[in-house]
Amino acid sequence: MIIKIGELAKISGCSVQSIRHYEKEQLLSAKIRSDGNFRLYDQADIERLLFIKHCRSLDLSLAEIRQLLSLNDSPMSQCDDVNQMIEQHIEQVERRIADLTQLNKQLKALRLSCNSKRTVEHCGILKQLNEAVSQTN
Amino acid sequence: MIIKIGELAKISGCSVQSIRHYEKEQLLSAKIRSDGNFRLYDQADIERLLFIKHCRSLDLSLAEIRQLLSLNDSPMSQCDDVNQMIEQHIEQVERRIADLTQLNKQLKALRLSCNSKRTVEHCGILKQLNEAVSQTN
DNA sequence: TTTAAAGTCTATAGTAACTATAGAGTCAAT
DNA sequence: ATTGACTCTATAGTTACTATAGACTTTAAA
Repeated sequence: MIIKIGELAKISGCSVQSIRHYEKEQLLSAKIRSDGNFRLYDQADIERLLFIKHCRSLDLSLAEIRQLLSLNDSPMSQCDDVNQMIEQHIEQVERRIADLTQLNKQLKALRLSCNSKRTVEHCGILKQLNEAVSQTN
Repeated sequence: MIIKIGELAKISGCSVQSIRHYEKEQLLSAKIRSDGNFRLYDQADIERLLFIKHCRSLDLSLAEIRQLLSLNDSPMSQCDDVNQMIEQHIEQVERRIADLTQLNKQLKALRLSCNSKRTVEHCGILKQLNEAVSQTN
């Protein structure tokens, strides 16, 4: 079964442009073109794209995915590299969660400081933001 | 006290380039320039920049900060707008936290699927990623 | 068979919030 | 007068796309 880019987009749930983008980033290439220069894809391409999509849903960067794909393509390499990448990625995600949790606390405290019906002149939120400034200064 | 951009950068902890960037984005402007066209800042500018920095540390976008600054500059406006923005921002942050938490779970499950000393051929991580693909397909 | 619509092509610009660089000018001290 | 540190503007790069323009191809209907 050979399909064009629009069909691949439908099957995979990726946009046409992002498929082209992945090609530019060397993650996926249409090995053949039609007479009119249209990209043509086969089953293996579909699977490769779905792999990419799955990795993206895990927030792996295109660079990381490129690395995984190339490891995947050379079965004799050690998988320590894969492990390490995933480890690092987990750490990164956990750091981000911690940051955002902290942030969330601050935002909620801030929200409590203003009850809506005032003019900005007396807005607790802006007051707090300004006071934090004076402190820092 | 009148200072140049390098001094402002030091005081505020922002980089020189990002101060210029904030100017381009209309958050902060040097109202006067030296004879040689150097930006000159005063105390009010320092405070405004610290306000910006504090908002950035809460992950508010430059557009949001611009809005806050303009509200701050017109004290008679209602502060409902401020409240709403903060509310929305909180929701956004919480959504992001939920997403990342979910993601973290998946990554950890993935990590468990490979114990290091194999070749990629048998790497559980890659296997899982590939299987997920076949399922989706 | 012509034609119109839908799909595809490449190349380029825009998104967010900066960072980094180049090349030129300014300032302060020696 | 000159050196070094600082500043200026303008531009490109970062990430993973999205959106657009202008041209070409394919498919289906008239």
